[in-house]
Amino acid sequence: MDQTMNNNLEDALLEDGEAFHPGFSVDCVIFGFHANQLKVLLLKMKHAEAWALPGGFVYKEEDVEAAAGRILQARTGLTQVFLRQFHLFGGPARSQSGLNRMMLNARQLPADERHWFLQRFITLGFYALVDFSRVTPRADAISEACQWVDLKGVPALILDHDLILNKALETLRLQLNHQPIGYNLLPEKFTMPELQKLYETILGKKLDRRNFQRRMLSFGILKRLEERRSGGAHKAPYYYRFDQQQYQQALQDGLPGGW
Amino acid sequence: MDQTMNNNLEDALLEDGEAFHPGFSVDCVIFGFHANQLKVLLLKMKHAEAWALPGGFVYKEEDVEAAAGRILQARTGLTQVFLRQFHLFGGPARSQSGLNRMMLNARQLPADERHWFLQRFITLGFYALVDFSRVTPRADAISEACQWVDLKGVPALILDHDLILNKALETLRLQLNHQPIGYNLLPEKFTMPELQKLYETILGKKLDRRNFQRRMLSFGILKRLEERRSGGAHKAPYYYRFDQQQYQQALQDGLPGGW
DNA sequence: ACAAAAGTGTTACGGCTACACCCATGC
DNA sequence: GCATGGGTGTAGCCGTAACACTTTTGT
Repeated sequence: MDQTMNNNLEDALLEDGEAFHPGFSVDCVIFGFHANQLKVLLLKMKHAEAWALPGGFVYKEEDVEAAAGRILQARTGLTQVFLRQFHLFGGPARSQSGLNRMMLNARQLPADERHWFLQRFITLGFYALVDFSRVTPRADAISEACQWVDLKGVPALILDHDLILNKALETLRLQLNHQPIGYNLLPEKFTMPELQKLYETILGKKLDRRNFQRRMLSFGILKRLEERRSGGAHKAPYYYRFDQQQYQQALQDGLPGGW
Repeated sequence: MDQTMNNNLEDALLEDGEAFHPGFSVDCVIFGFHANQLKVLLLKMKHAEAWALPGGFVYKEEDVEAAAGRILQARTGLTQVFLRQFHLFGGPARSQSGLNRMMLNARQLPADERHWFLQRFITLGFYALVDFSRVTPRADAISEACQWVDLKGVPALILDHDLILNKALETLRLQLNHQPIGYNLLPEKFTMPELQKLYETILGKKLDRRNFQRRMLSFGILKRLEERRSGGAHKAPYYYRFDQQQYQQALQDGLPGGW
């Protein structure tokens, strides 16, 4: 899969990008949760100091959502994850000419002004929620590294990727009010304090233990298991698991509140 | 402005569409409110029975939001209105070949399979909220009519425009919980019952008079004027006006509710 | 034993719901 | 004067916020 992408990009750079939908790309903000930190999967660009969101192009006749899924799978190895488009970034200033020209030069390809790769790109932002422990980050052809970065310490990003990232986070925070989220970011089994930490980290504020628990349970999407988690110090918290049936229902109906 | 669009489309059909960002379009769901009905502005296509959402293409170097604004202005004459992108529709099946081929044929233009106008188009959906009374619908070059249609009686639409319309409505309903809306859909001065009717129509359900009023006023974005509206039968309701200052603030902060 | 984490419960406040009553206007 | 629409007020319910106590576990 990764190879496919590599070849296609190399080929495309030469072949005038005929395989792709023109002037259009997809960028993914992939969120993970680990060690009480909300993290994003970033790529370190070759031939540049800047980092970037995982992204790619859309094949002609390929569904846009499918393209995002393909890119996500290429970077994480995961399939079937929570993935939603949230905004299209189409400012005319977001031509990638500077960076992309460098990439062409690095490959000693002709950097004709009218090369498709130097044209203005419109990009659709997706955000994904994944189980950190199941991800094996893999760099793509134009990157020298792919790794998780704590949201608190995001380095300089190319183009408007910082804007995309911020918008994704904002969208995620709003979504918390409408839809249950934790399922996608946590392992199958997790404790209530873990779930709470996740929410606190996303929202950037502390929540009351008991109120949080009561509210969460009131949604009726959690199933408590047998105690366990004996390893930790202090009292052993229960494990919970999302009730798949109820969870899907809640995703559809939304959470209570509002009209 | 309208003429510009006409000419550009005609030119573009001949000139291989070099002026536009390729494979990309914008469609606008323009909502208005009149006679207790929520309405959408639709175009009746020439050479076809189907109706369509107002849409168009994006010039190279033109901001996507600006393009939507330009299209909106061309159809309604309005500028400075509430306009938000809400979803990108990019299924591969949404090639416009059937319809667009017809349009080319009608103009006796060459319908080469690889004509840019016959390629797959990705389209970004916008929804707009406008003051019905200030709109003068104007058809574009490819339409024989442009008019308001009650949401309850929307005719058959081309392509996936019904899907776009539904998604816009769904988005609007969700937005009601986060942001004050009425400002854009009503005249400067309006009565509380009118505002309520608007909400009821959007949501599709009845609301309690007093609770609605109390809640609305609690947002602190309304200013009551002198009584008036003597014309109608029965007791004269007060006029209200949105406090521009507070309204903008509420748009930023969002409405109470949630975490 | 003690500290820290986690389970469970209780109270008070505020917003929302569901009502009732009065006033104004046109027929 | 009666029907209809519109302004204003109030009691109950429920969810949330704020807070205390007990239980477990490792040191």
